[in-house]
Amino acid sequence: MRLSNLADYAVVTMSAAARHCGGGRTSAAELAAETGLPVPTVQKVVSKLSAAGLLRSVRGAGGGLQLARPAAAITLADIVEAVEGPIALTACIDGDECAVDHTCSVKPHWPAVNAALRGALAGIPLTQLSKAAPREPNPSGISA
Amino acid sequence: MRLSNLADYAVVTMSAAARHCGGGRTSAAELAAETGLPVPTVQKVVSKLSAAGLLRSVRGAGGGLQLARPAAAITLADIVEAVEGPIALTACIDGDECAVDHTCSVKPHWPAVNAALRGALAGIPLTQLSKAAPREPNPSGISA
DNA sequence: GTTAAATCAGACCATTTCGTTCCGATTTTC
DNA sequence: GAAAATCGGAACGAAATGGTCTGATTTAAC
Repeated sequence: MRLSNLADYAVVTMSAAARHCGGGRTSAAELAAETGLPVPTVQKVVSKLSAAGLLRSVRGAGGGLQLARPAAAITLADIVEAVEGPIALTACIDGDECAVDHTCSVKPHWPAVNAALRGALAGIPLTQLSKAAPREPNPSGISA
Repeated sequence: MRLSNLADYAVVTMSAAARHCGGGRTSAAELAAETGLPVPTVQKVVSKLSAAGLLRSVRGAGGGLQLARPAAAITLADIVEAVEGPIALTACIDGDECAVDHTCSVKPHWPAVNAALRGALAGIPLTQLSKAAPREPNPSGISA
């Protein structure tokens, strides 16, 4: 129920990269300096993000990386899926069967839950995360 | 982004226990036989569910356990919270600070995401999971 | 009152996954 | 042509989880 640290770091890294979108290329070392994360960790995150197509990497000296898509077109769901794989609470949905072949009555209900969860994450674009102050003027419905 | 196996087993166990609600007491061994899970695993799950107040255990010979609340009043969120702890995607919300003291711009946005996730799980009561056939007449929007 | 059985509860150990780190391949600039 | 800087992948170590076992407690029966 808690996403991995890598996914968290990926969100932070993408948020930092979004600010450099206008400036052009950025390096992993620079992102590490801005976010305060270890450089190797940022490299690993960048690798996954690049493989997923969210980040475009340019090799060579003076190279760097930049967002492959506009910040508004990248959501939390995209970042999480890039690092964590498909958004599924259980492994039985992801093609892998349960260890026991019991007639799992709850198995058919997971897709709906997964879809609801993914929808919640897909509703937060990257542009929203770049803002310093969040937009939660109506916290009444939020009990967090 | 994927809940632990214990939480999955807890959901299955609670679903099985819900069917025995009318029959009165049930034992962990019986639930294990019905679900196909190992007996010790069910015992561990039952322990956590009892500690959370979702399941009432009766010690001694002829004892057993039964739902502490009506099945309709128990949701997926309750079961997940009983096993996994508070529903929070990041540890920074749960009182623990991030490893780095960077000005995390995404931190203020997690509560809204957590609330949305919890709401999705709270909308699935235990009675719904007991049904053999799920209610997913419109799988078009689900890409799982 | 005593014995016996059945239950849950907690603690221990092995396994897997995740996180971190390091080294190599590739590419551009001077 | 050489050098420098970058990303990409692989290996190691650590932490958390999953599974298992043994023990304490309680009830029922004799």
